[in-house]
Amino acid sequence: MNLAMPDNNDSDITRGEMILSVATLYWSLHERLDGGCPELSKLERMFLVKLSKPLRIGDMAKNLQVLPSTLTALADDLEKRGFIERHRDPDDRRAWLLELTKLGHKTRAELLDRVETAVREATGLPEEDLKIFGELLLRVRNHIMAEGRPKGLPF
Amino acid sequence: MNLAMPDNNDSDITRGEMILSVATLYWSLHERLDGGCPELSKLERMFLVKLSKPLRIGDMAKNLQVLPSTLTALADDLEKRGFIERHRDPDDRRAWLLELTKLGHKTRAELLDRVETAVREATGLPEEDLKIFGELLLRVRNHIMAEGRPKGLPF
DNA sequence: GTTGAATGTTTCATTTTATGAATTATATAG
DNA sequence: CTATATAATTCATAAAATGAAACATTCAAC
Repeated sequence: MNLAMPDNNDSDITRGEMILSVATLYWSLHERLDGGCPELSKLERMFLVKLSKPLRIGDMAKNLQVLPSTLTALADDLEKRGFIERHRDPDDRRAWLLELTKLGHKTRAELLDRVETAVREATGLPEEDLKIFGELLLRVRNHIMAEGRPKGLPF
Repeated sequence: MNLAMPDNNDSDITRGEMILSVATLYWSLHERLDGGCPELSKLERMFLVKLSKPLRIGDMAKNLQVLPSTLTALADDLEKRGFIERHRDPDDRRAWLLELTKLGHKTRAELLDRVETAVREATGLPEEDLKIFGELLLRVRNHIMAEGRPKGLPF
């Protein structure tokens, strides 16, 4: 990958290329998932993927980088449709634990199947490169979550 | 990276990890950019990053994976604020070429500075890994754009 | 034990963002 | 020349998120 380009315009492209690629992949993945489970919104998909074990609304909000109030509405919807249940957190009566129902487990499993396929198809990377890519992404995400929020957000 | 995990729950996490990481990075980048140029929406940022040279609305829509009508409103806004101009494409009088104004060039340059910083800070990857990551992302994006839309979209 | 501050979630008004059908003008194919 | 396709726009509508205020619970300090 040769970055020593004489044309200023091209170096501009290079500089913006990564964020464009991240965005493109993000959109593309969701677009593919839209075809398989259109009844779930983007955030609902991320929610279900993340909910591998019971989680508080506040913690889920941190992971999905939205306000808790956003998740209140989302959880209401998923609860109404039978995918999740709310239980009071025994450690703190202010908090709720969101847990998958049996139907939620089933739906999540199907979603993960679709996610895996979408990732393979969207990236088009062979196994070895996909593995490296996945490792880098995981490091990135751990870095982001460990670092916390960069700016004045309410949590 | 050992994928041979005995616990089904852990393998589920691994399966969803990549899309979660992509989403987290996507959100995180925009959150950082929100701090630096709050007057630009997510899509407007991507628009400006992509507009390294004059581009048709339809082509831009393909790149940003939105409908042309979405970009009509966005271009109206940016034009009104003096960042871009519309010129009829000499090769096809149905089409418009969106071009940066002088102010637009300046704003884009500043944005690219912020983008580069955001990428470095959000990923936390050292230069060498960042380079590999960038290469992989570029391959992914080329694959996505070359493949076209996976499903029945209007273009 | 008490008080004040902090925290977790919800409510609901408001804002933001994108979709999508219909339309008009232009281009293309036969 | 005619029929079909295409590029962009309009505007009503839908979807999605924010954010301030409120309430209950928890925590910290005295």
